Amino acid sequence: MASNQTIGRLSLYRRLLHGLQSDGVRNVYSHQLARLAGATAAQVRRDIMVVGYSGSAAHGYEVGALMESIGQFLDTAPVQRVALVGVGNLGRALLAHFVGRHHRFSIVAAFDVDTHKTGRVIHGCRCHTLAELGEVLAAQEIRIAMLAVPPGEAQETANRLVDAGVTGILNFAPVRLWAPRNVYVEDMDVTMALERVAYHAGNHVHEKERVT
Amino acid sequence: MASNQTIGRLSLYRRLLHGLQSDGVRNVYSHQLARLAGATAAQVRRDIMVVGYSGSAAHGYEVGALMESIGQFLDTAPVQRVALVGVGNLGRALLAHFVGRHHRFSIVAAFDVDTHKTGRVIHGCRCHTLAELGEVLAAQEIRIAMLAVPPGEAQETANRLVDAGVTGILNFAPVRLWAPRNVYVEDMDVTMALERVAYHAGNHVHEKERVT
DNA sequence: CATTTTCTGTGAATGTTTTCACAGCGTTTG
DNA sequence: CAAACGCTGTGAAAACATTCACAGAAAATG
Repeated sequence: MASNQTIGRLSLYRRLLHGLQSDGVRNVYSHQLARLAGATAAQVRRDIMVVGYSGSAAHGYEVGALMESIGQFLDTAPVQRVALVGVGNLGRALLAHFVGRHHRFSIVAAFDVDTHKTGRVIHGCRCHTLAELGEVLAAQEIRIAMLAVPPGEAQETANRLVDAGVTGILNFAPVRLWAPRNVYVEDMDVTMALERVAYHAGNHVHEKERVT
Repeated sequence: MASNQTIGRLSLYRRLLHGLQSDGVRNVYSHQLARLAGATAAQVRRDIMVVGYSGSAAHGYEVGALMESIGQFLDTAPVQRVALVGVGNLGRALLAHFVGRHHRFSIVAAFDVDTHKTGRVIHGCRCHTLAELGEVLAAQEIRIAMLAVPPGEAQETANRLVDAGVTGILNFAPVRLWAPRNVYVEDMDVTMALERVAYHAGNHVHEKERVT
């Protein structure tokens, strides 16, 4: 019923709403949200339809209530515990990025093969050996992992994550992973993104970029 | 003519083909490429259609020639010079990631506001002040930038990049950027990606994940 | 209190992307 | 050499996503 892109936008709306709330805004119209999200008003309304929330024609959407509804629809816990595998350059950047800054996601365990790293606490997060993976993930009931290992080890590591009960993987390795049906894999491939940027940056015409 | 996602997949194919070539593979069928790319054979054939290359029914696609054709279609220079703005945790990770590893993209200039960083060479890349942005970008004919600054400064920095002649931005800040029509912006938003993963990782049914 | 305005929610239209399904053709096989 | 096979290229269908356009309703206006 809810498309993948709708999911993405809903979480974006939630973040924007959070910001609005901090600014003391209590109500918001679809076109305002649309402007913030880089979408159209119609799309915002459609997206909000799927979560089942209704605004009022007079005052638009109530910020707090809408946030609540979206949260309920996405039905993820208020705080998600996430594991990080691979504490290289990227892994450390991710750790630093998520420490403190994020209320929704918390990296609660890190893993690496490098024995210089294992056993230590990096950016406030304990780094374990891969052997402890199953144990730690089970103990902390972690179901989401970020995978930031070298390409060659990505598939093998993903398998171990799946065995350890992970059902969602955010994969940073520039490799396509195989995983069973019930495990969701999303790729964040910087190179692929750069390729797209490079393509569009070359003198092609863009009909439908950001609104003027 | 070519959709955004086709562009993405084409660059993925090219990368995969590069790997195959290194392994001494000379010919490849659409279903093999599909398996590697996590797509369907029909999709691979459609994508290849748009670049104008034709394989043979008997031996599939010629690896080298197909790579060549895709490259010609994407019509980007063999090596792309890229600027990095924001040398924080993420920025340094990106620098480290692209140093040496990538043949296609090369970060040739970095920029930051922190005077502890400016003037120094980090991961083999000179770090300039933002004031030098226009000058350096013009001198090196850089048209692509990665934006890894804090959310609050993202829009302002993007504006300066646009003024400096950049036509493609890969934005890592969790903020929607406004840019003129002729500038392409692609967002890499880790939080949004994580939200999607979290949603799907929760007990929802996936009809169409990776093939078994 | 009638009119105008401005918003939501949504059916229908439109646009885009993926998949199906098969003709056509070299290659292999009997 | 004829039949069978397995592949590509592609028109057509299906699936999916976005936008249009308008009814209905609450507030503002005169």
